[in-house]
Amino acid sequence: MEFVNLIQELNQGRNLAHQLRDHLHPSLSSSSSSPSSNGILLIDQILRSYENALSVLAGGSSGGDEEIPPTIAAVKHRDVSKKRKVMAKWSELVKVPSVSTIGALPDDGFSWRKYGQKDILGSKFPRGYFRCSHRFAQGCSATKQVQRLDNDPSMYEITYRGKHTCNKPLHSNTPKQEQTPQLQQHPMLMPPKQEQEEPLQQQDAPLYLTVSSDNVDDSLRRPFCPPSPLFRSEVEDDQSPFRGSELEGLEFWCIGDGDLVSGPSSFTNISMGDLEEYCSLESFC
DNA sequence: GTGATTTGACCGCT
DNA sequence: AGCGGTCAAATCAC
Repeated sequence: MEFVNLIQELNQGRNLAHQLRDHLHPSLSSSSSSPSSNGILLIDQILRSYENALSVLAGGSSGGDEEIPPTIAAVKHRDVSKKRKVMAKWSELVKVPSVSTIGALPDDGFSWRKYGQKDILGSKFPRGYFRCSHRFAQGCSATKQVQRLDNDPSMYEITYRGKHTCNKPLHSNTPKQEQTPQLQQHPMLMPPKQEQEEPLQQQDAPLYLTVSSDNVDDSLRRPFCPPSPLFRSEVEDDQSPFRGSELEGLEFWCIGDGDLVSGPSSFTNISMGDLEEYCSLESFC
């Protein structure tokens, strides 16, 4: 049963989070709140979310329902609902490498046309809606949504839906103006007024992506997934403590119920070996 | 002139 | 009823 598997996955995730915390700070108790233990606090939040999720799935209305993140309940509801199948969907996180490129996003190889923009409740930045430029010419139904992140304006969540059926993907040597002009200086991608003066991340960090999927087969996956599978969650929730939280420089991202998530290709405080030891693809996916 | 973007309105889902 | 997603007319850029 899927339900049993879900509980097993959550239990495994909880156990792995425990292991990760012990690995980072073996002597640190969960009640400690030293300024340097931010990562531990985040792990504690992760653990709390696992506990909440498990309590929900166990059918427990016993105490603490009000603490359950709403979207976890939503996910549960989604699982049992007779909701129609949605289009294949998966997400990426794109980090803008430097200040000079704020407002521009890397070419993803396809030509997109913007067809809408919406202010999203709870988000400082509007969400842009794009569809394949060849939608009408070739009936390509691929769309994507671009959402700038509240907690890290240098990053964007790009959600892709549908598979490209067009045969005209653009190549990287195509002039950018022809590729995604809407992303060059799109107002949505610029800092909001109140943040114009804020220093943005200066490092020319390698662009890194987080990929997750929903009803997506391997043929839909992007070809440039970084080789560092890290983490995954069933939760799709802006309020989730997982989302965008940092663990000693590592960003955890949980979008959709995908089974492939990638993280930064390099870390300063945690080696990939350490992470993969605890967060192997097989463990989380 | 053509194609892309903007933006208010509309629609469907929860 | 509120929200997210899409439509389409107006506007803009080349």
